Amino acid sequence: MMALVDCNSFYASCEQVFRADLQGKPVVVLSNNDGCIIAANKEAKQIADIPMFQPVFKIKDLLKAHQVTMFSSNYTLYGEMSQRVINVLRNFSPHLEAYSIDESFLDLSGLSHKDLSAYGKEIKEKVLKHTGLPVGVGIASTKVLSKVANKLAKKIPENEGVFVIDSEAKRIEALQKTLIADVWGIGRKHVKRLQNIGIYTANHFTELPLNWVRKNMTVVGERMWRELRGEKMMEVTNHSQPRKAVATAKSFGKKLEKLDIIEEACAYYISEVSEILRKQNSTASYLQVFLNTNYHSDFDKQYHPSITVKLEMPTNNTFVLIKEANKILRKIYKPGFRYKKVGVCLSGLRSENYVQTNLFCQEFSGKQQNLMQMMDDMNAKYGKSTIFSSSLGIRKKEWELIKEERSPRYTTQWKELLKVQG
DNA sequence: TCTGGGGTCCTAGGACCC
DNA sequence: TCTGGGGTCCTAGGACCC
Repeated sequence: MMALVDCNSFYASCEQVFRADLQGKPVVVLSNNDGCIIAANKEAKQIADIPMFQPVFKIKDLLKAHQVTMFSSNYTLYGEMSQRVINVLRNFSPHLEAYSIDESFLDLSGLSHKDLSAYGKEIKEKVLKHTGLPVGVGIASTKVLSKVANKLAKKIPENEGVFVIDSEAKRIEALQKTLIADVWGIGRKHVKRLQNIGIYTANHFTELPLNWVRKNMTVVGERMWRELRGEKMMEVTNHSQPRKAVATAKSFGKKLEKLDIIEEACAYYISEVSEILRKQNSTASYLQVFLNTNYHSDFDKQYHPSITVKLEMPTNNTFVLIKEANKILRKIYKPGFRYKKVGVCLSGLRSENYVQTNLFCQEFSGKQQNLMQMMDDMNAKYGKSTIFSSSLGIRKKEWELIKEERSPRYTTQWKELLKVQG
């Protein structure tokens, strides 16, 4: 058996932990640039018409009328709270897979003598006590079934946040209560295809012939199908694998037309992603740079160019990558458009230790390596962007994100600690 | 005026190799 | 009338996830 532990409206809950005054009140968290809603707590969801990804400007009046508290996203805080949850969960199973920022799978094999429902409750209570965050616990024999159990744990109030699928009868009953759209791994397109042939619940889906599933939904669909029927296809994996690609692409705080400002944003993103690469001791073989105008605008001319290049030598050197990115940018940039976003993506990642260099290669000379190391050390010690490439520029960052309602970074900055009045 | 960001896996088809 | 067989690697696009 395994458990899926999932934090309830994670980002919104994180904000509430530090704001006792917001208990029981509606809270939402906004995306970058305060563009749309990406998390809403229970109270906010109860207010009609607050679907996720709704642009905030369209429902500003509604939010105001219901006195919904809005927060810009504060990923530093959420990342650290996530670690705290994981630390608590490790006490319940040594074999844990941190699946996402707010979800973990726990391998419970070897605990068959335990009352798993009681164990689930214990997990829930410990996490709440130690972090202040509410979670739901789903327990079953496969990953997909524990996802189903987790949904039911939260959806049906009598379950009080914990649900166990431990018999064939319970499995069938759970699947009958689960809409096909709510099954993990079955997205919008497949839901439509399935509804077209009269399949509406997870249970219906498991009754389809395997060859239909295989043909229309590839092996991915087949895995879901088998897992829903109780056949284990996916293991709980302990070790976190290194990433295969690192990308960043954020919308500018305002539309930009000039190349030099876009170049500075691009150089900034490159320094971010190459630092991530160095942290996991990887180098990139490919670099992609793309530009976007505003997709949503009927008024603006649209242009979404992109170029991917294979680098002469796999590298994680910020300066080399900025130079290459600028070359691409100058190729794809055309004046006369109002650009909304520049993005970079490093892929073809491989370990630093296996890079095949050539005679003319400078980047892996000790000098360059030491320079990168020094930069990373200083920025870690004295704060982000203490030293940086001059390509980033030193003027005001016109492209910077808008974050008007960001909460303090309570847990990672001395200056922003929670104040308690006695 | 204002609409997010960062990933994974799978498949088909083309290029290329012997 | 007749034109091989068996591979690998790469890329773009689709589908999905949080």
